[in-house]
Amino acid sequence: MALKTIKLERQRLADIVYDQLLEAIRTGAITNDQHLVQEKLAEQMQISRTPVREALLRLEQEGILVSSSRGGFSLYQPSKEEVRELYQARAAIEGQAARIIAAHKDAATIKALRETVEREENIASPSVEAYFNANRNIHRKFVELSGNRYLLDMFDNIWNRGVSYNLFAAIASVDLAKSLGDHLRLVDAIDSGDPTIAMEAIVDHITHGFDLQI
Amino acid sequence: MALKTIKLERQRLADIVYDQLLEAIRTGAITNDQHLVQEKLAEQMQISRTPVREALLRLEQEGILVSSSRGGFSLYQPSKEEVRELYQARAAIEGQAARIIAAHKDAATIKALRETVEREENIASPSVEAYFNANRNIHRKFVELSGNRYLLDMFDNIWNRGVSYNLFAAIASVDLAKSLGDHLRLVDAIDSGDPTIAMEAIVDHITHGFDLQI
DNA sequence: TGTGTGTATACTGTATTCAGTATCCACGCA
DNA sequence: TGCGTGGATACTGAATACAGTATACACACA
Repeated sequence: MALKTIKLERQRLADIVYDQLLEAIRTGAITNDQHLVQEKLAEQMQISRTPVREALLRLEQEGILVSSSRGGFSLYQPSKEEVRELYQARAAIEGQAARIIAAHKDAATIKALRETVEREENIASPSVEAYFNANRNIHRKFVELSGNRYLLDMFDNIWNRGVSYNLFAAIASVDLAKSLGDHLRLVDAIDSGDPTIAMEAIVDHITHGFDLQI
Repeated sequence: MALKTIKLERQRLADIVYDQLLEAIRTGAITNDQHLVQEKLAEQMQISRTPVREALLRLEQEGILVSSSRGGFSLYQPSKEEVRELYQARAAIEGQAARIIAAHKDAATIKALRETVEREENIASPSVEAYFNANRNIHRKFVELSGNRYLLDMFDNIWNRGVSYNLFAAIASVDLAKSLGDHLRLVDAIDSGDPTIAMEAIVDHITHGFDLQI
């Protein structure tokens, strides 16, 4: 009589809507010239306005959408100055993550990091999308392995703000082989065990990414 | 015919509810043994459940409340490990803010900082509440003067998570005169113009705060 | 007396309805 | 033709109604 517990999850519609919208923004299904209206979205998804509204407000609160004065929401377009600040914020988060990992000096963590970089950089078909994801996964792994849930939260938050632009990809001018080298060098810097060296390395890397962006 | 524009503000009830709840948590009107129910709150405030619900969900998303399995929300109580991570996250944010200000080397900024410290530390009646606010204002000013809105956002977010505990106050063991010296020394470190020195100083200060907390 | 079942209670999430405001456009009038 | 006024339209925010689920509790029965 070994019945499995029914994993009900009790998932809210609002969460599903939220995920779908974020995904649509990421894939470019929602572009910055269209504006999102609660009623229309609700009709498309065949649900009521309530959960749609909740998801939209959450996206607004996170700085991904803005409510236009004449009604409806549209993608927020950060100014160049704001992009700079986002990079600075990333440097704060990822720099601290690097410090933590370096100070921790745990061989398994370093190994996991190195493997992630090698796996993600080994892209079969180097599309823009693929590169974007790989870059994100690598950087996210750094923060994840710091073991600090708040840093990870903030990382996701920052990254999402740029999701509609593939902001942090620096696609145009990137050289995959060089990128691989860069990321592996970051791992080496962390592996040195010196928190300051680790931090400086990752901060430089991010700053360099910003320069490419501009 | 100089009529003033009617500042409509178009403020949403949900925002008002959010602020009120946060304030109630801060002042201790809401304690961690009671659980908040949408309907009850709505009745107390003489409004419908909709905006109350919205505010509660937002507080949940920000990690201030948790929804209990048997219904209702209650204050989230971070574990000791989580408090440690919160301090680490603060170090990331404020450390970066210090780097930025130090690198900027702007006399007016330094002056504003020093004035804030002196004003806030000059507490007339040194109550716990007063000390808590002063400490928060000082630290927030550091981040604010970095000019990075995302760092400031994240600072507020972190701080709010501890609001129900006056988490970052380290009240019991604090010596006001010493605290003043500490904060002024931070300003000096920033004033040195060396980003690394500035950062180290503030990171140490926060780490020390955590040690007192424990 | 202990165990299981039915029912009340306490909540939530979602749908629907209502009321208001900003924007746009057409039409009347100087 | 230009300007102001009066709807119509397009939205939102808030209130209410509805349906479902988890917990608590009382009561029947072995």
